[in-house]
Amino acid sequence: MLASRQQLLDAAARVIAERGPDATMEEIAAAATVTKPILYRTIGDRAALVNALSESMIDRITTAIDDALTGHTEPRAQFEAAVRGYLSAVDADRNLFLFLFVNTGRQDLDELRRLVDRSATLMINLFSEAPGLQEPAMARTWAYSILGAFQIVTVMWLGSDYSDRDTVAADLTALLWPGIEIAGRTD
Amino acid sequence: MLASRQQLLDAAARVIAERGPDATMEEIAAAATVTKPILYRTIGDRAALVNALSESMIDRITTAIDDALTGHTEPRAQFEAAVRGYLSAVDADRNLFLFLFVNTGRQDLDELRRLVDRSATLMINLFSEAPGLQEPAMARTWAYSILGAFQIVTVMWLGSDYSDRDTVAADLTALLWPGIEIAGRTD
DNA sequence: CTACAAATTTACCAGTAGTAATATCTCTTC
DNA sequence: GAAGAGATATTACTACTGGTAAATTTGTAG
Repeated sequence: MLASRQQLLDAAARVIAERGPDATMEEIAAAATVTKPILYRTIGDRAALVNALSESMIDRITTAIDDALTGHTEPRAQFEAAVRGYLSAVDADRNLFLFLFVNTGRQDLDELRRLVDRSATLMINLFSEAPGLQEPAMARTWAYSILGAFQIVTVMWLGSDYSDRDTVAADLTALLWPGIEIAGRTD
Repeated sequence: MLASRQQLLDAAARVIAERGPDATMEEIAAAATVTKPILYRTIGDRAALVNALSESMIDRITTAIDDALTGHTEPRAQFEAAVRGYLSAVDADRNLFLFLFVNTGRQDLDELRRLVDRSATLMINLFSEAPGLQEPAMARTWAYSILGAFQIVTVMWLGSDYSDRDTVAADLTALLWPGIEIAGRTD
């Protein structure tokens, strides 16, 4: 088979979307009509697969957030729209999100920390304008916090839909925005 | 061997503390000088072990938070002290915390959600006095957020000690407290 | 002492990540 | 067109772990 890297990743995303977040490497290879050693040679091990799929998920989330930001001017509305954008992006690929969640937890902790740090760096860039966030350590803690909050809320929300998406976004904003807003003041 | 339930749990905690968060069921059984079937008969499967160990960890954290709360009167200082208490409790059992973190991620999602909901319920009770939190859905989202934030921050902090404990507590408070404080206003 | 019941250990199964060894195909060279 | 070298794919395997069935020991009653 052809088996370009991108085709394998597409097949992986497809089988995860269809069969759920418990897909095995064998199933993913089969979905691409390819055998396991080819998958391993082309993509790498499971951690590498998770990394690659995370990348595309992060891209989609980033795009969704950017779109949300451009639609509003008032900062708090921007933030809330960004949260909605995040939830929409995740909602569009529920199983992929859950696959990444489950599997980052499965691999060893250092790999997980690298992944978190990659996302955290993106977020730190996002709010690098806030004067109160010039302490790098504080920016890190805030980025980790927001990532963790989003992650767990999303997992629980996907599990039971206990609240509609806009409400979840509003509630997250109500918790997080005041702290961020204070840090952004120029005084 | 004697193999009371509590002895098995103690042995598990011991071997996890010593050997790290990657302990297998076999190792845990061996540490209690017991064979696997006995471990399974007495404790249950891995999920049950995680539940049991979580319970004791949650107890210790709750105690640490309560202690912290009684030492302060001003609400924000209470909150920050509670965060410090949480971090202290986790820090005292780093490997156990990481074991629980890794293994809740490993088991199936519904089990994880039950565990999160147990902790969330505790937290919802904690801030049930806030007038702005009478919306149950909002309280849930906030509890999930705070749990997620604490969890990821702690994992990252244990990994690299990028900031000292009091600073992490202060930074978490700076992010989360303003939102909570606003919800607590009686107006 | 014998037969039976309860508890324990050994030995095993199932599933999955990852890889070594084997087979196949293709392309070059005579 | 045939033969062989090198690349490429497939099969078959190992290692490890969670979990359990079957075998074995130990204790107890008649």
